Amino acid sequence: MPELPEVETTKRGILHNLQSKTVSKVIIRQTRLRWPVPEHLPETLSQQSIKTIQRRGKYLLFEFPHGHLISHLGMSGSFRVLPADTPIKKHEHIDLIFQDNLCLRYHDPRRFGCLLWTDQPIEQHKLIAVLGVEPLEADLTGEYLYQKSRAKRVAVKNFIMDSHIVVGVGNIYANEALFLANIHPTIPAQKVSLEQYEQLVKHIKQVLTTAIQQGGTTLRDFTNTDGQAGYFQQILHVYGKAGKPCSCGQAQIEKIVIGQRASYFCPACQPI
DNA sequence: AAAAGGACCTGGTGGC
DNA sequence: TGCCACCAGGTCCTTT
Repeated sequence: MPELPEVETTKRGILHNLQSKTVSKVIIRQTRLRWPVPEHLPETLSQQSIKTIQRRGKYLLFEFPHGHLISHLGMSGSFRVLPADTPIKKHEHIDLIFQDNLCLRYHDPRRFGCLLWTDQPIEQHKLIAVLGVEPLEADLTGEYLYQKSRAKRVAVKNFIMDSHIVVGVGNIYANEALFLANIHPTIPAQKVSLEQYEQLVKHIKQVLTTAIQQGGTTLRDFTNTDGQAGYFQQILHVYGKAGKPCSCGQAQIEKIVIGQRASYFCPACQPI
């Protein structure tokens, strides 16, 4: 489920509850996530405390004194902070247990997520070093996307979802931002104009910012909800709305598949 | 070098 | 009710 807003909300929730707390114990019930969970994690993390947590794209980077715990939620991962004696439910694979009877519990039915450890500088890690710009930072501009796309024939939707170009734009928000920028999702990236990329960037930033603000409203419940973020309740214009009338009143939302992902657009608002 | 497709998993839904 | 095909918010890796 997680798109960038949920990852950001998760980061804030964990930090709020666990910053500077010391790990007393780590319990691994399932090592088979996207990559095997390192077996040395209990010894490595024990008696270390969380200095801070950064978000890079959809990765959560827990900084400890001796290195970083790298986590990605994949399609179905979530973290919750719970009392350490809370009974285990299905798919709750990992516990980091802290002082004060607090437990950071990782839940992931599909197991596409990961928990990894590195003691090298985090920006040099294989998964992190290759990432593109942050969507909410100043280095994502229309000009940047325009320059990066000049030799790219892939659909613009795939282009903006490529984490080597820009991180954190998932399927929902790619669809929504393209709609708001009036850009048809299948147009080859190299055919999109500078002006269109400027509009697109404006809407990517806007839609993610709004969603994070909404996700923030669930933050106070971080310890006792099951991680359902508020961002999904926001008003979506096209995502999941195939066959429904567009707000423009001129056409119905269409669904097509691009790069094996469901894509939604309004044929009136987003001309080829 | 770029693009396309496969791979990794489980759970929910809708059709028959 | 049961069975089955299909779909899902991600992204790395291999093949073309």
